[in-house]
Amino acid sequence: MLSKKTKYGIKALVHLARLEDRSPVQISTISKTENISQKFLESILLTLRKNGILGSKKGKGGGYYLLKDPKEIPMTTVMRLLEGPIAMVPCVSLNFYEKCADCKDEDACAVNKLMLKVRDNTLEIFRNTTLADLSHY
Amino acid sequence: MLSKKTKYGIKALVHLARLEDRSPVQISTISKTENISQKFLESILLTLRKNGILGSKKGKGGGYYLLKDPKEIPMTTVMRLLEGPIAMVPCVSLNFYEKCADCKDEDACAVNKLMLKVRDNTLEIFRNTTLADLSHY
DNA sequence: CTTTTACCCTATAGATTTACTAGAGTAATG
DNA sequence: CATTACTCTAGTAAATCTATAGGGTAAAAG
Repeated sequence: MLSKKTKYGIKALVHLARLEDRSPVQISTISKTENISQKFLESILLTLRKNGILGSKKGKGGGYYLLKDPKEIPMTTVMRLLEGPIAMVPCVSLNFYEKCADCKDEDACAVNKLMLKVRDNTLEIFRNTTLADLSHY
Repeated sequence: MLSKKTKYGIKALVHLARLEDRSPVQISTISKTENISQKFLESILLTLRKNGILGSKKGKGGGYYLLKDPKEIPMTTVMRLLEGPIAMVPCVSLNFYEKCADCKDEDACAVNKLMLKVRDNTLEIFRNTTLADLSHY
Protein backbone atom coordinates (compact mmCIF):
# COMPACT_ATOMS: atom_id res chain seq x y z
CA MET A 1 0.00 0.00 0.00
CA LEU A 2 1.07 3.51 -0.81
CA SER A 3 1.33 5.57 2.36
CA LYS A 4 -0.73 8.71 2.69
CA LYS A 5 2.48 10.58 3.14
CA THR A 6 3.52 9.73 -0.42
CA LYS A 7 0.05 10.24 -1.77
CA TYR A 8 -0.26 13.68 -0.22
CA GLY A 9 3.26 14.57 -1.24
CA ILE A 10 2.58 13.78 -4.90
CA LYS A 11 -0.68 15.71 -4.80
CA ALA A 12 1.04 18.73 -3.33
CA LEU A 13 3.84 18.62 -5.89
CA VAL A 14 1.37 18.33 -8.73
CA HIS A 15 -0.59 21.20 -7.28
CA LEU A 16 2.52 23.37 -7.45
CA ALA A 17 3.50 22.10 -10.88
CA ARG A 18 0.12 22.97 -12.33
CA LEU A 19 0.47 26.63 -11.44
CA GLU A 20 1.80 29.04 -14.02
CA ASP A 21 4.19 31.02 -11.88
CA ARG A 22 6.61 29.79 -9.25
CA SER A 23 5.82 32.21 -6.46
CA PRO A 24 5.39 30.74 -2.99
CA VAL A 25 2.15 28.95 -2.15
CA GLN A 26 1.00 28.70 1.42
CA ILE A 27 0.59 25.33 3.10
CA SER A 28 -2.96 26.21 4.05
CA THR A 29 -3.89 26.78 0.41
CA ILE A 30 -2.61 23.39 -0.68
CA SER A 31 -4.07 21.76 2.40
CA LYS A 32 -7.53 23.10 1.64
CA THR A 33 -7.72 22.50 -2.09
CA GLU A 34 -6.21 19.03 -1.86
CA ASN A 35 -8.04 17.97 1.31
CA ILE A 36 -4.94 17.22 3.31
CA SER A 37 -4.44 17.62 7.05
CA GLN A 38 -2.45 20.82 7.28
CA LYS A 39 0.00 19.73 9.95
CA PHE A 40 0.69 16.46 8.24
CA LEU A 41 1.28 18.22 4.95
CA GLU A 42 3.62 20.57 6.73
CA SER A 43 5.99 17.76 7.65
CA ILE A 44 5.80 16.29 4.16
CA LEU A 45 6.68 19.56 2.47
CA LEU A 46 9.52 19.94 4.93
CA THR A 47 11.17 16.72 3.84
CA LEU A 48 10.70 17.71 0.21
CA ARG A 49 12.41 20.96 0.95
CA LYS A 50 15.26 19.36 2.85
CA ASN A 51 15.89 17.16 -0.15
CA GLY A 52 16.12 19.88 -2.71
CA ILE A 53 12.74 19.49 -4.39
CA LEU A 54 11.04 22.48 -2.88
CA GLY A 55 12.15 25.87 -1.70
CA SER A 56 10.39 27.85 1.01
CA LYS A 57 10.02 31.41 2.04
CA LYS A 58 9.12 32.49 5.53
CA GLY A 59 7.05 35.43 6.65
CA LYS A 60 4.27 37.26 4.93
CA GLY A 61 3.86 36.22 1.30
CA GLY A 62 5.84 33.11 2.08
CA GLY A 63 5.14 29.51 1.26
CA TYR A 64 6.56 26.64 -0.77
CA TYR A 65 7.60 26.57 -4.42
CA LEU A 66 9.23 24.16 -6.86
CA LEU A 67 12.97 24.54 -7.26
CA LYS A 68 13.19 22.80 -10.62
CA ASP A 69 11.19 22.44 -13.78
CA PRO A 70 8.60 19.67 -13.30
CA LYS A 71 10.09 17.98 -16.38
CA GLU A 72 13.31 17.55 -14.42
CA ILE A 73 11.69 15.75 -11.51
CA PRO A 74 11.32 12.01 -12.14
CA MET A 75 9.01 10.05 -9.88
CA THR A 76 11.85 7.81 -8.77
CA THR A 77 13.17 10.72 -6.74
CA VAL A 78 9.83 11.53 -5.19
CA MET A 79 8.99 7.91 -4.41
CA ARG A 80 12.35 7.15 -2.81
CA LEU A 81 12.11 10.29 -0.69
CA LEU A 82 8.61 9.80 0.59
CA GLU A 83 7.87 6.10 0.28
CA GLY A 84 11.35 4.68 0.62
CA PRO A 85 12.56 1.69 -1.39
CA ILE A 86 10.79 1.01 -4.67
CA ALA A 87 11.47 -2.71 -4.43
CA MET A 88 8.97 -4.77 -2.46
CA VAL A 89 11.78 -6.73 -0.84
CA PRO A 90 15.13 -5.40 0.42
CA CYS A 91 17.07 -8.16 -1.37
CA VAL A 92 16.15 -6.71 -4.78
CA SER A 93 16.53 -3.07 -3.84
CA LEU A 94 19.07 -0.90 -5.64
CA ASN A 95 19.36 1.86 -3.10
CA PHE A 96 18.37 0.03 0.06
CA TYR A 97 19.82 -3.45 -0.49
CA GLU A 98 19.80 -5.89 2.38
CA LYS A 99 20.27 -9.63 2.46
CA CYS A 100 17.35 -11.74 3.66
CA ALA A 101 18.06 -13.40 6.99
CA ASP A 102 16.16 -16.54 6.08
CA CYS A 103 17.37 -16.95 2.52
CA LYS A 104 20.35 -19.19 1.92
CA ASP A 105 20.79 -18.80 -1.81
CA GLU A 106 19.52 -15.60 -3.38
CA ASP A 107 19.78 -16.94 -6.92
CA ALA A 108 17.60 -19.93 -6.11
CA CYS A 109 15.03 -17.80 -4.29
CA ALA A 110 11.68 -17.61 -6.04
CA VAL A 111 10.64 -14.48 -4.21
CA ASN A 112 13.79 -12.74 -5.31
CA LYS A 113 13.25 -13.81 -8.90
CA LEU A 114 9.66 -12.58 -8.98
CA MET A 115 10.20 -9.33 -7.15
CA LEU A 116 13.19 -8.47 -9.32
CA LYS A 117 10.91 -8.47 -12.34
CA VAL A 118 8.37 -6.31 -10.57
CA ARG A 119 11.00 -3.87 -9.42
CA ASP A 120 12.51 -3.54 -12.89
CA ASN A 121 9.13 -2.72 -14.36
CA THR A 122 8.04 -0.33 -11.66
CA LEU A 123 11.37 1.43 -11.72
CA GLU A 124 11.07 1.89 -15.46
CA ILE A 125 7.71 3.58 -15.02
CA PHE A 126 8.88 5.89 -12.26
CA ARG A 127 12.00 6.79 -14.24
CA ASN A 128 10.03 7.69 -17.32
CA THR A 129 7.34 9.62 -15.53
CA THR A 130 8.11 13.15 -14.44
CA LEU A 131 6.11 15.53 -12.35
CA ALA A 132 5.24 17.33 -15.58
CA ASP A 133 3.66 14.18 -17.03
CA LEU A 134 1.42 13.82 -14.00
CA SER A 135 0.40 17.45 -14.10
CA HIS A 136 -1.37 17.33 -17.46
CA TYR A 137 -5.10 16.94 -17.06
CA MET B 1 6.85 -3.79 1.32
CA LEU B 2 6.01 -7.40 0.78
CA SER B 3 4.76 -8.97 4.01
CA LYS B 4 6.54 -11.98 5.40
CA LYS B 5 3.28 -13.80 5.14
CA THR B 6 3.38 -13.55 1.36
CA LYS B 7 7.09 -14.19 1.20
CA TYR B 8 6.82 -17.32 3.29
CA GLY B 9 3.74 -18.45 1.41
CA ILE B 10 5.51 -18.23 -1.93
CA LYS B 11 8.53 -20.03 -0.56
CA ALA B 12 6.37 -22.81 0.79
CA LEU B 13 4.47 -23.18 -2.48
CA VAL B 14 7.69 -23.29 -4.47
CA HIS B 15 9.04 -25.86 -2.05
CA LEU B 16 6.06 -28.09 -2.81
CA ALA B 17 6.19 -27.40 -6.53
CA ARG B 18 9.83 -28.41 -6.74
CA LEU B 19 9.14 -31.89 -5.41
CA GLU B 20 8.60 -34.71 -7.86
CA ASP B 21 5.61 -36.36 -6.29
CA ARG B 22 2.56 -34.77 -4.75
CA SER B 23 2.42 -36.72 -1.51
CA PRO B 24 1.80 -34.71 1.67
CA VAL B 25 4.67 -32.74 3.19
CA GLN B 26 4.64 -31.87 6.88
CA ILE B 27 4.61 -28.27 8.04
CA SER B 28 7.69 -28.91 10.14
CA THR B 29 9.67 -30.06 7.11
CA ILE B 30 8.90 -26.91 5.15
CA SER B 31 9.42 -24.78 8.21
CA LYS B 32 12.90 -26.15 8.76
CA THR B 33 14.22 -26.18 5.22
CA GLU B 34 12.83 -22.73 4.42
CA ASN B 35 13.66 -21.14 7.78
CA ILE B 36 10.11 -20.14 8.59
CA SER B 37 8.48 -19.91 12.01
CA GLN B 38 6.39 -23.06 12.19
CA LYS B 39 3.34 -21.52 13.80
CA PHE B 40 3.28 -18.67 11.36
CA LEU B 41 3.66 -21.01 8.43
CA GLU B 42 0.78 -23.04 9.82
CA SER B 43 -1.66 -20.17 9.43
CA ILE B 44 -0.35 -19.33 5.98
CA LEU B 45 -0.78 -22.86 4.66
CA LEU B 46 -4.22 -22.92 6.17
CA THR B 47 -5.40 -19.94 4.16
CA LEU B 48 -3.88 -21.46 1.04
CA ARG B 49 -5.84 -24.61 1.73
CA LYS B 50 -9.08 -22.77 2.41
CA ASN B 51 -8.72 -21.07 -0.93
CA GLY B 52 -8.24 -24.17 -3.00
CA ILE B 53 -4.51 -23.97 -3.63
CA LEU B 54 -3.43 -26.67 -1.23
CA GLY B 55 -4.91 -29.89 0.06
CA SER B 56 -4.13 -31.37 3.45
CA LYS B 57 -4.13 -34.71 5.13
CA LYS B 58 -4.22 -35.24 8.89
CA GLY B 59 -2.54 -37.90 10.97
CA LYS B 60 0.55 -39.97 10.32
CA GLY B 61 1.91 -39.44 6.83
CA GLY B 62 -0.15 -36.29 6.63
CA GLY B 63 0.79 -32.82 5.50
CA TYR B 64 0.10 -30.35 2.74
CA TYR B 65 0.22 -30.87 -1.01
CA LEU B 66 -0.53 -28.91 -4.15
CA LEU B 67 -3.99 -29.42 -5.59
CA LYS B 68 -3.14 -28.22 -9.08
CA ASP B 69 -0.30 -28.32 -11.52
CA PRO B 70 2.11 -25.46 -10.72
CA LYS B 71 1.65 -24.33 -14.33
CA GLU B 72 -1.98 -23.64 -13.52
CA ILE B 73 -1.27 -21.37 -10.57
CA PRO B 74 -0.63 -17.78 -11.63
CA MET B 75 0.96 -15.45 -9.12
CA THR B 76 -2.02 -13.12 -9.27
CA THR B 77 -3.96 -15.71 -7.31
CA VAL B 78 -1.26 -16.19 -4.71
CA MET B 79 -0.60 -12.48 -4.29
CA ARG B 80 -4.26 -11.56 -3.89
CA LEU B 81 -4.75 -14.32 -1.36
CA LEU B 82 -1.77 -13.55 0.82
CA GLU B 83 -0.89 -9.92 0.20
CA GLY B 84 -4.28 -8.55 -0.72
CA PRO B 85 -4.76 -5.95 -3.47
CA ILE B 86 -2.08 -5.74 -6.13
CA ALA B 87 -2.72 -2.04 -6.65
CA MET B 88 -0.87 0.33 -4.36
CA VAL B 89 -3.97 2.47 -3.96
CA PRO B 90 -7.58 1.26 -3.57
CA CYS B 91 -8.84 3.65 -6.25
CA VAL B 92 -6.99 1.72 -8.97
CA SER B 93 -7.70 -1.74 -7.64
CA LEU B 94 -9.63 -4.20 -9.77
CA ASN B 95 -10.73 -6.54 -7.03
CA PHE B 96 -10.68 -4.24 -4.04
CA TYR B 97 -11.82 -0.93 -5.52
CA GLU B 98 -12.60 1.93 -3.17
CA LYS B 99 -13.00 5.62 -3.83
CA CYS B 100 -10.55 7.95 -2.14
CA ALA B 101 -12.19 10.09 0.52
CA ASP B 102 -10.04 13.11 -0.26
CA CYS B 103 -10.10 12.91 -4.04
CA LYS B 104 -12.72 14.94 -5.86
CA ASP B 105 -12.02 13.98 -9.45
CA GLU B 106 -10.40 10.62 -10.03
CA ASP B 107 -9.57 11.38 -13.66
CA ALA B 108 -7.67 14.51 -12.72
CA CYS B 109 -5.81 12.77 -9.89
CA ALA B 110 -2.09 12.38 -10.50
CA VAL B 111 -1.71 9.60 -7.97
CA ASN B 112 -4.45 7.66 -9.70
CA LYS B 113 -2.82 8.15 -13.08
CA LEU B 114 0.59 7.02 -11.90
CA MET B 115 -0.55 4.08 -9.84
CA LEU B 116 -2.76 2.85 -12.63
CA LYS B 117 0.31 2.44 -14.81
CA VAL B 118 2.15 0.62 -12.06
CA ARG B 119 -0.76 -1.67 -11.40
CA ASP B 120 -1.16 -2.57 -15.08
CA ASN B 121 2.48 -3.50 -15.33
CA THR B 122 2.66 -5.43 -12.10
CA LEU B 123 -0.53 -7.27 -12.87
CA GLU B 124 0.86 -8.29 -16.24
CA ILE B 125 3.89 -9.81 -14.57
CA PHE B 126 1.89 -11.70 -11.98
CA ARG B 127 -0.51 -12.96 -14.62
CA ASN B 128 2.26 -14.27 -16.79
CA THR B 129 4.25 -15.86 -14.01
CA THR B 130 3.10 -19.19 -12.67
CA LEU B 131 4.34 -21.18 -9.72
CA ALA B 132 6.07 -23.44 -12.23
CA ASP B 133 8.08 -20.53 -13.60
CA LEU B 134 9.32 -19.66 -10.15
CA SER B 135 10.23 -23.25 -9.35
CA HIS B 136 12.92 -23.60 -12.01
CA TYR B 137 16.37 -23.08 -10.59
C1' DC C 1 -5.93 -46.65 21.88
C1' DT C 2 -1.74 -44.32 21.01
C1' DT C 3 0.89 -41.62 18.05
C1' DT C 4 1.16 -38.25 14.70
C1' DT C 5 -0.21 -34.62 12.40
C1' DA C 6 -3.31 -30.88 10.85
C1' DC C 7 -6.59 -27.48 12.78
C1' DC C 8 -8.19 -23.55 15.40
C1' DC C 9 -8.43 -19.81 18.74
C1' DT C 10 -6.34 -16.34 21.55
C1' DA C 11 -2.94 -13.22 23.07
C1' DT C 12 0.81 -10.04 22.63
C1' DA C 13 5.09 -7.40 21.75
C1' DG C 14 6.72 -4.41 18.54
C1' DA C 15 6.64 -1.51 14.64
C1' DT C 16 4.62 1.76 11.66
C1' DT C 17 1.51 5.12 10.12
C1' DT C 18 -1.22 8.97 10.58
C1' DA C 19 -2.43 12.78 12.78
C1' DC C 20 -2.75 16.30 16.39
C1' DT C 21 -0.80 19.82 19.80
C1' DA C 22 1.79 23.52 21.13
C1' DG C 23 4.95 26.55 20.54
C1' DA C 24 9.48 28.72 18.66
C1' DG C 25 11.64 31.18 14.99
C1' DT C 26 11.67 34.36 10.98
C1' DA C 27 10.47 37.69 7.59
C1' DA C 28 7.66 41.32 5.53
C1' DT C 29 4.76 45.31 6.29
C1' DG C 30 2.49 49.48 8.01
C1' DC D 1 8.88 48.71 16.33
C1' DA D 2 4.94 46.07 16.65
C1' DT D 3 2.01 43.11 14.23
C1' DT D 4 0.86 39.66 11.26
C1' DA D 5 1.73 35.73 8.49
C1' DC D 6 4.24 32.30 7.77
C1' DT D 7 7.67 28.22 8.35
C1' DC D 8 9.94 25.10 11.47
C1' DT D 9 10.46 21.62 15.29
C1' DA D 10 9.41 18.25 18.66
C1' DG D 11 6.69 15.38 21.13
C1' DT D 12 3.09 12.25 21.41
C1' DA D 13 -1.34 9.71 20.99
C1' DA D 14 -4.25 6.62 18.56
C1' DA D 15 -4.89 3.16 15.46
C1' DT D 16 -3.58 -0.41 12.81
C1' DC D 17 -0.63 -4.09 11.13
C1' DT D 18 2.94 -7.71 11.64
C1' DA D 19 5.02 -11.59 13.25
C1' DT D 20 5.04 -14.92 16.51
C1' DA D 21 3.91 -17.90 20.61
C1' DG D 22 0.83 -21.00 23.41
C1' DG D 23 -2.44 -24.34 24.18
C1' DG D 24 -5.85 -27.29 23.15
C1' DT D 25 -8.97 -30.15 19.62
C1' DA D 26 -9.89 -33.34 15.82
C1' DA D 27 -8.82 -36.72 12.55
C1' DA D 28 -6.18 -40.41 10.51
C1' DA D 29 -3.06 -44.46 10.67
C1' DG D 30 -1.11 -48.38 12.69
